[in-house]
Order: sequence, then structure tokens, then C-alpha cells
Amino acid sequence: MMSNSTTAYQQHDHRRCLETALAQAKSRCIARKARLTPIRESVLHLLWQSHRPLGAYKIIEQLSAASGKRVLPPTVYRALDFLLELGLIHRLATLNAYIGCPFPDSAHSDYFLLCRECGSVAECSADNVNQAIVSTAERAGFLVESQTVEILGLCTPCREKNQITHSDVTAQQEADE
Amino acid sequence: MMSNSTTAYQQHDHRRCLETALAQAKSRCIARKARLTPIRESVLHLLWQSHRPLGAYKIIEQLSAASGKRVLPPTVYRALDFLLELGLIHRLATLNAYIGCPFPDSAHSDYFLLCRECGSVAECSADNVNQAIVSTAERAGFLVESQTVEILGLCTPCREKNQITHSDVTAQQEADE
DNA sequence: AGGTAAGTGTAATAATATAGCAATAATTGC
DNA sequence: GCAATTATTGCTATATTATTACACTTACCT
Repeated sequence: MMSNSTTAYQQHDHRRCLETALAQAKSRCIARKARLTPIRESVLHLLWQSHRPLGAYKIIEQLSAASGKRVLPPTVYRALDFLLELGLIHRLATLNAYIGCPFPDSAHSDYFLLCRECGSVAECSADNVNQAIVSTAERAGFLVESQTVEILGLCTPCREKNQITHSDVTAQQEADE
Repeated sequence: MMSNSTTAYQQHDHRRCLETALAQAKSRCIARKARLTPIRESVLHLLWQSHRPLGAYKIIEQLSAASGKRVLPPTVYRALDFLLELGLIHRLATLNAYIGCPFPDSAHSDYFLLCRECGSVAECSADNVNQAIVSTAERAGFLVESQTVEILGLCTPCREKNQITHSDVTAQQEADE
């Protein structure tokens, strides 16, 4: 079981997330003899601004704003393809959005916990989920090649906030009576 | 464990799939006091032409062709929304496509087996997968509300075909030497 | 330094989906 | 049965996400 859910949803020193991600990206590129060009690095950098996924056109916007000149879709999509290829980022099918991968180095079939409240996404890799999927598929005679698992719900902080809000409301209602 | 993988990938009397689906849809609409209008029924019917998902614009095309007049996107998207709402169909996020639900009556959090060769999709619902997901999410403090699980791979018939093809190729290569 | 491959710029367009409003059909309350 | 209300459809326009095609530039390799 591997997960960045503690950092993703809580207060933390995010600079470290960013730095590690960039460092890992660089070493991975060297290992694969691929080039982390300025554009590619900028895109990765943007995706690591937070633990919230970004749509391609948000990236285009932000990149255009930062560079002063219009960045066009193919530029960004090419960078995204490159980063996806190297396993440095993931695409979230349910959101049409992209997010940095916190553990690009360890091979993993991962799944994502999408908080519908704060929008942050954590990535996990759990053997039991994996095994359950593969074995159940096998029973159906199906050979698993890749999987997309995206889970929508509430992270701990948001759940707690909601409870507070809810009891506040209840208290208010009671006061009204 | 519930699954339509045996019928979805094999030869079978597909008229029965279609008929049951339509019958279930009707009774479900009555139960929910919703109207299965001609347009909605046509869309459902189209989605049950096979076990392969259809994109919204394919539906628009086919509906236009069948009716002789241009059917426009909102018409189809509204019908899709209605059918999704009632749990009669599903949307496959990884394909941007829609498919009929084989068991609309039993509440289920389902996952999909997408054969990359024949394009057919089976729907399953397995407690162990579900439990694995929920319990692993819980360990991360995450409250699961809904899930998207789409598995890409090969169904039995396609796997067998591929093996035959592959050994044929091998035999051919050996003959060449 | 010259040839090749990789990366980028740009215009155009494809594919998927939604917003907004007018027109029509069905249902409800009386 | 009929007016009032609600649900559904028709239609125009447009948003959002992604790709194709081709010219141009930069980096890499010997």
C-alpha cells in the first residue's frame, strides 16, 4: 500500500512535493535518455502547483500568462503526452484533467481518491484492490492489461468540516424553534 | 458477484438482451413515474444493439439516419441524461461512450471489462473489489461516495483468437527459415 | 560541418458536451 | 372539460477537450 493521501489533503510543506517531483523527473529523463525541455518542465511544474488536477486548457492559460505569448494546444498536449509516456503524470478520465504522479519510480497500477469538496486528488496503489480486480476479472475469463480506478468522495479534512457545518446548521435550526 | 461477461463476449441470442433491457426500462419508468418517450426509447434501443458502447455522436448519426431528419446533440444528450439518471445506462469515462446497463434493478457499484480487441464491454459487480476499494480508501481516511472502475484487456474469445494468430505467425516464421 | 532526428510554432479542425430560449405536449387541479 | 402548470422537445449557438498537418527550428551524432 502506497499513498500520498496524508500530504495531499493536509497542510504540508508543498515545496518539498514540487522539488522531489522535479528531481525525480530529471533523473528519470536521464535514465530514459529523454529531454526535459523548458516547456515540458513548465507543464510539470504547473501540475505540481497543488494536489488538484489541471485541465489542458487551464495549463494553456497559465502558460500563456506566464510566458506573455499565446501557447497553443498542441504545444501543451505534446508536453502532456511526453510526461504521460514517462509516467511522470497521470490523466484522470473522469475529470479530463492531469495530475503529477507522486511515485513515478515504482511501477504501480494506481487508483485515485478525488475529493469532491476541496478538489485535491491522492494517488494510491494497494495490492488488495489490484488483486481483487485481477482475480475477479479472471473468473470472468478476462485478461487485465490496464485499469482506470477513480474514486469520488470526501477526504478527512473536508468530512470534518462538513460535520461541523452540519451540526452548526442543526444547532441554528434548534435555536430557531 | 454479478456479471454479464458470458453473454457479452460470446455468441448468444441478443434479442433477449434487448427485450429484457426494454422491459426492465419500462417497469422502472413506471415505478419512478418517469416517461420513456419515443426518443428515449430509441436511444436505449440503439445502445442495446450490441454490447459495444456508443459515443453520443454515433447515436446522433444513427438516430438521424433512422428518422430521416437531423437529430441534434441536445436531444440525444437529454435522453442520455435521463437514462443515466434512472440507472438504465452507464457512461464509460475512458471512452466517452455509453452502454446499456444489464441489471438496472439491483443496486450495484459496478465495474467494466473493456475488451480492446472486439470492443465489447461487460459489466460486473463484485463485493471483493468493492470492499477492497472502500477499505483501502478508509485506511487513507477517505469516504467513498462513488467509483469509476474501467478495466482494459482481452476477453476470452479474443485471447484465444490472438493465441491462434500468434502461433500461426510463429509457424510461418519457422517455415520461412 | 552536414545529416538526421527530435522538438516547437501555427492554423485549422475534429470530437464531445452544454447553455439558453422558444415551442409543444402531457399532467394536474379545479 | 379546461386553464394552469410541468415536462419534453426543437433549435441556435457555443463551450470544452483534443488532434491533424505541415513548416520551421533546435539538438544530436559522427
